[in-house]
Amino acid sequence: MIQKQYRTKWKDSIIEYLENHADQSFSAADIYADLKGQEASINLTTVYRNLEKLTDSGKLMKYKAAGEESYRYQYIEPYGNCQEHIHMQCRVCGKLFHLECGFMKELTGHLLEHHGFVLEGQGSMLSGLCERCSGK
Amino acid sequence: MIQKQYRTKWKDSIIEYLENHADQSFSAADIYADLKGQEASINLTTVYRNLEKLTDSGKLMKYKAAGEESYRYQYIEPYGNCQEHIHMQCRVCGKLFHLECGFMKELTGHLLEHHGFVLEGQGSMLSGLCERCSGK
DNA sequence: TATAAAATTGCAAATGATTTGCAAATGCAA
DNA sequence: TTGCATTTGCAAATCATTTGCAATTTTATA
Repeated sequence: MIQKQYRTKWKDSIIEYLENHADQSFSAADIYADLKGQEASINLTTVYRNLEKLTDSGKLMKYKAAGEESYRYQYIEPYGNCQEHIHMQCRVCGKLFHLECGFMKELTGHLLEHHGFVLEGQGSMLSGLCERCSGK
Repeated sequence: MIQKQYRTKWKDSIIEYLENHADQSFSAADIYADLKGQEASINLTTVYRNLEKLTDSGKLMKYKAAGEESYRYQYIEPYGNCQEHIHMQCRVCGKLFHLECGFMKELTGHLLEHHGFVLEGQGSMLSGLCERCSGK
């Protein structure tokens, strides 16, 4: 069942962080590092618990990048349903991209017809270099 | 530097396991469970250390599946360079498939031209249902 | 405004997979 | 057979994440 939400100082801080990093990906440790500087310091457990709720409510995408041992999160406000497209992640900057274009149909079609594979957006992640990072 | 390799009982057992499961994926715990039944029982640490060496030597692919917290391994003997193609993994049985076909070129081409994204095989993993598991 | 129920927090301890240190055992070339 | 390098076993360490529980805070409502 969906739980009532109380508004708290830390929840506000975290949401503010998300909005300021809407186009980046981050880990629980990143948020913690950013928010613990404040007078009263945030607790890592609190960060995890809030990220979990935000993920459950669909505001965040939580994923594990290739080769990393900790989870990364990214704000998905502008995107509809992350189950219906796959994602690409930059190996260098960690940024997440949503493959929301007509090519998705070609991709799912090819995989199904030639490989009998039913592609699912959830958990599908391509790795590589984004335009910015490959340009350097 | 490359290290000399000594042949041992457990190394042989593990390689035998790989060959008997060449078309499946498995975790360190799977191997451990299978081999600890023997008279003298294998040690989990030994499993990990051998899998690491096999991965380094290119005989195994090591990857973390979407939503799982432990690594999976799969024998890659029959395939050339796993850096040059992406992989698909069945969410149900964990089996790994190599997307080694002409479509790879279309995929990399599309991502580069329309998204400025340089796809890398290493770390790219699509998730979904394989023919066998979706058929059921 | 006071109150009680429900949600949130902090802290320490638990998890679980994987890794590491170190001494003992084993493999192998000479 | 000897000596040295590699492997192994075991216990302890890691590391990110989760959990238990008591204390604190929020919010609806009396």
